[in-house]
Amino acid sequence: MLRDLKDARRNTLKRNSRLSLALHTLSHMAGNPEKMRTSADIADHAGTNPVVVRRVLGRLREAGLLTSEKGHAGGWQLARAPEAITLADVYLALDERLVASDENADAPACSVEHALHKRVSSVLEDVERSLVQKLGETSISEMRGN
Amino acid sequence: MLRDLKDARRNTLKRNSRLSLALHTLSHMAGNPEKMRTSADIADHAGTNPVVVRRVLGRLREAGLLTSEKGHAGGWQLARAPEAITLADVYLALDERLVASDENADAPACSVEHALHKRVSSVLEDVERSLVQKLGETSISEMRGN
DNA sequence: GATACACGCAACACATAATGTTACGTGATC
DNA sequence: GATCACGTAACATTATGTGTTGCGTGTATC
Repeated sequence: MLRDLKDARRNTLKRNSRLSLALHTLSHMAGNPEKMRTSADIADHAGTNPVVVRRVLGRLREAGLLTSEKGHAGGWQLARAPEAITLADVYLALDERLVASDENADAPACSVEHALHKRVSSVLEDVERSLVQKLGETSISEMRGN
Repeated sequence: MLRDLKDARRNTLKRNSRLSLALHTLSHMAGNPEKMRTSADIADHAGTNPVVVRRVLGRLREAGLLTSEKGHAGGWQLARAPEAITLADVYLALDERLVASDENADAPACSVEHALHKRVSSVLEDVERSLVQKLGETSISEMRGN
């Protein structure tokens, strides 16, 4: 029965999966920052795979949000106080770029098209900045019910 | 040569392709709202396929941003003044939901996990609303250089 | 009314990117 | 040294979007 439930939860691809996983995990960790958590535990809670967890959390570690320890009694911990980790930190660590494109697209040959392209990109960049600013207003500690 | 250039431009998958195509097309149309444009013309400018154009613009028509006419001398036109079409209109018409998930994800069994999930979703919904508001501040007429 | 034009839509192939999974190496602790 | 947990590579699987073709429908032109 528990097996069936787990089967129902896994193998489901979600949009914004990385961001969702990162946010849920960090929020959960914020409730007990001292506790060391293994990728297996986290994967169980998130209904996914330990390797996937390590992939995502690895990016957060590169951004300085998490620390990881190998070996016995190893696992993951917050690198700093949960109040000091904002959603923007998480978003930027994952390098998602939800709104603006990555700007490596081909530049149109026509000059008027080129100007329009630059204008659109500029506006979307502005929106992206606005998004990051909004994300920066909330810390992961505020995601807990406490 | 022109053949090669076109070959280089097509078959390139971009992120946010629909939004990008819609924005560029509408901005371009805003420069000359009276002109009727065919999906073939638009596809040429965008370096894509007429069917793809019709797919994307079809959504914009459903949202009341565009009108399409069949038959000879048919094509696409803005349904209203370009000043009255905001980026939020376009974004919502495409139903992208860049930040918040589609909320059809499975609800966790554990109650504390469930509460956290709801909290995270709530915050992301708030961010999404903020994004739409920001997009609503710019009209497609402002994307033109004029 | 026949023809050409343009959208509407379905069906399929193809490409891309993410996740799921397995396996093996490395470091740390007991 | 045995165990545990991360680090990483490699591959399979899945999801999503795009490219493409074909055919139907409606409309203007001749």
